Amino acid sequence: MNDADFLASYDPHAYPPVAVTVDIVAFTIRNNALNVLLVRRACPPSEGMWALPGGFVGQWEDLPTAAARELAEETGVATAHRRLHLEQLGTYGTPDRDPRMRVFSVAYVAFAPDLPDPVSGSDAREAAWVPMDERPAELAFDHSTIVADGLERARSKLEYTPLATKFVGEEFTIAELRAVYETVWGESLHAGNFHRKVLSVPGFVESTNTTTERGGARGGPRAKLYRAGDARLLHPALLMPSREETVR
Amino acid sequence: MNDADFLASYDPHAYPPVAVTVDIVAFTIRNNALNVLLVRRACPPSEGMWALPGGFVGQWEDLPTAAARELAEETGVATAHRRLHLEQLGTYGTPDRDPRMRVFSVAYVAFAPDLPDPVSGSDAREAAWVPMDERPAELAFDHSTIVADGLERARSKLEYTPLATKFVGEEFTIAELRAVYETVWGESLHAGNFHRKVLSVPGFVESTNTTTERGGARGGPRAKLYRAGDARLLHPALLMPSREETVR
DNA sequence: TATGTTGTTCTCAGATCGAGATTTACTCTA
DNA sequence: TAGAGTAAATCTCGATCTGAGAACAACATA
Repeated sequence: MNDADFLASYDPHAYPPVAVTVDIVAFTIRNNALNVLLVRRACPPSEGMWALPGGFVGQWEDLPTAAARELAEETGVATAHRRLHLEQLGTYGTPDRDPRMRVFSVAYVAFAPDLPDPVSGSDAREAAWVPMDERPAELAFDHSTIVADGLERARSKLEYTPLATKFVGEEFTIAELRAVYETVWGESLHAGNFHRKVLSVPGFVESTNTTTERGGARGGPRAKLYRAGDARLLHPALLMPSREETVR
Repeated sequence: MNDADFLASYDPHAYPPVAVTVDIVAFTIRNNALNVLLVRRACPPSEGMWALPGGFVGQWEDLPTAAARELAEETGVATAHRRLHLEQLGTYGTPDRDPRMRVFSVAYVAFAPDLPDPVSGSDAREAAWVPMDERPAELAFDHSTIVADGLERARSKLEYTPLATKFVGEEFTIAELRAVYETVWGESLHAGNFHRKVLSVPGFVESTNTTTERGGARGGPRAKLYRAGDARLLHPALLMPSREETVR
């Protein structure tokens, strides 16, 4: 039998129904705190509970496209938002994770600089940026696990990649970059050593030869402005100081 | 409407049919070369082409369970094989990646020490270990991409985790461990520095206070034997020498 | 017994690191 | 407007880590 004959006789409906969704763990930094985007579910199951934004993947839709669309529907951020970083986190498919049917959720993590307040989607769901340490202890489905995995991904990506530049504007100071690391890692860093290290990593940042218009809000000189370089990996890496204890 | 009423009225068959499969990139080391497990497809589509082992996820089956089962069916390796490491690689869901229907494939990578020759599965498919640099240029579906991603995952996991200990036996010499790195990374390492580094990383290996029975095949003293330690991350990491050029 | 191989340890100069101090330029308040 | 406080940027220094090579001892093979 050749492929054409085979496909003509193939009946997809003969198999038990399963569904595939995308869920997005979107991070942004607001008021020096790491925030995650959550929505309040407007329909069963788990109506009224907080959950990750997401939804079913369209029949002709690519996975990254579906993730970008779902995120756009919640935040109003244009799909082609220039500083948005979107990457696949993993797939969650425990048989009983959704009471409706067998649902596989492909989770994505999104990173972006201070995003606008979410607009309630067409389905009138409430959506909000929630500081990570104020997030509800329980989220719908297995979304608490997914958020935890997303945070861990963000933390380690900061170590080995220039991801931090996605959390700041087009031009930024070294101090702004350090604030990103301190916020996501949840620990303060040595300003002098951080400065030296960032500038010593090839391709991490490049100088714009300009400075801020004013000094800091509470004093201090004007800071030099940089933009993201062309490195895709940081070499050498910036390691979380507290990693040593987490090793085992 | 409460959850119970909602679920009673919910019809899963109302949605377009999709399928979820698992595909496994299984690596082992044979004759000082990295080998990947491939099967020749016995039925359409792409009948006769080489592909990754895998198959549909059972209706009540967890994803890791499905991956372990598929691997066991091809290799005869018991699901609970003591030194087998299995982890999720990513999900591939381009709409036209399978001509039959919309198929999402959750890919897993498996690492194990020299596995036995594969047994042809119940569906009489031919299965074989293929050296990575002799693998067919084209595999069925998007499996070439998946294998490439799996290799990259293996390479970077060697840097930051004690994964290499999964490729050797229960007890091993530092030289055997170095051979794993050299094989997967495809470059030779400085024996003395590698030795020093492995022993200096806390929890990577622990001594058994025994040595090999004989010296090496071509001479040399007996080597001390070690077993895997309890570290889950290597700190400091062992970095690929060639990474520096790959940075951008 | 001679030769070559290899596991293990040592050496040493250069790079990197953490912790702290210094200098300088700025904002704010008195 | 002078002084206090703050923060960017640079420097210092000892401890640690790194790569490259050498040394040495224990072994297999011829």
